Amino acid sequence: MTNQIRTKPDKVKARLLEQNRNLFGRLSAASLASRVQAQRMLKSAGELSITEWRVLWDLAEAGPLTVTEMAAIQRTDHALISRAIPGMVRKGYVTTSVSETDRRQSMIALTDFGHEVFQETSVVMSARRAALSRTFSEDEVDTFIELIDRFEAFVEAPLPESPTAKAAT
Amino acid sequence: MTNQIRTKPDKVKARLLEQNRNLFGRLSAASLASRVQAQRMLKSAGELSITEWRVLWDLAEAGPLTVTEMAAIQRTDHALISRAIPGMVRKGYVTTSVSETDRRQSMIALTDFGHEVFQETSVVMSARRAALSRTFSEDEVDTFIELIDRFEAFVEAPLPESPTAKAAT
DNA sequence: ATATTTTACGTGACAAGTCACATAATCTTT
DNA sequence: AAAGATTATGTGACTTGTCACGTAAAATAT
Repeated sequence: MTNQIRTKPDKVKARLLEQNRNLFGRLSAASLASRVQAQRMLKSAGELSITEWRVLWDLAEAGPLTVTEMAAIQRTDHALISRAIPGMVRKGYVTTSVSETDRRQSMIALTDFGHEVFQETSVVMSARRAALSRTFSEDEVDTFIELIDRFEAFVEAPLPESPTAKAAT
Repeated sequence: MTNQIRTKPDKVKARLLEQNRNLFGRLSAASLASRVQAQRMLKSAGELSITEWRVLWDLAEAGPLTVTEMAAIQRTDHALISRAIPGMVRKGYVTTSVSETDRRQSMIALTDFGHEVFQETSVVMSARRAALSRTFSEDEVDTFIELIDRFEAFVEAPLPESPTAKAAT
């Protein structure tokens, strides 16, 4: 009994240490923390949600875009952007129009006001990126991105086939 | 006009390439893709949600734990675990009891059935981890984890203070 | 010993993200 | 050109995750 009580916290610590090297968990925690930081900065700078900010940024950098184009750039689901647009139109950040070349597409364009809001928010958000680039050297970013590339390829693969499963084929 | 039409796709491509090196976005996309993969594997193996699986895993590895301990191990919010428990009790995976040493704490323990479910699901999930460790060498994992450590420290810092802001102090 | 502060847990309200499906438009085949 | 397949968008239903707050218990300070 006494022994059990003494060993238990050790198991917790051991488990904690072990999970520190779990890439799935670490990556998830890091990116969620990053999301929280972005949300806080956006809140301090104004009223934008994360998706709204990403839309403004893309439009400011690349001109009018369709929903699908933004989804591709942001590596996210089109539904997320699709849902953000009506609110952004209502707030006067963007306008939508049916594309002339393809009437399925909806062209989203920045208004002058939307551009102003982008500029203001951009102050905080580019400071963030600048601070990050003081944290990681170019080479380190290269390494990081390459590891992320491979990780992403891994998790997007249909199923990580096991050696045994392969043998059974 | 013709010019505008020709340059536009280039801007999209340029923006895409540029965003490929955005650590915030890449990390987020990678970890969300990882979550989707885990969800699919859990679905194919049974009925567990991600949180339920993590709870079973922790309990199987480290014995009875409190909500807070599991939250720490998983680097997640206690609310997530707190909400998962009642369902797991109902399904017979775990039992809860008020801790004898601290009556605020609720000790969560695996039932025999919970252990069975863990074992079954574990087949798929450890195959996943095994496949990942064939993708990254030990050294690469070390590098990856170290970069994640630093990234996490960055996003968890109060606010990335800019050099100008520092000067103004 | 009592008052204050901290900690553990649960919960409502919300944000972010995914999936599957519906609809309309475009593209391909034949 | 008509039929069939593909693509762009919108939307309902759902999961994951965060935050803020309330309550009760424990720890600390006076």
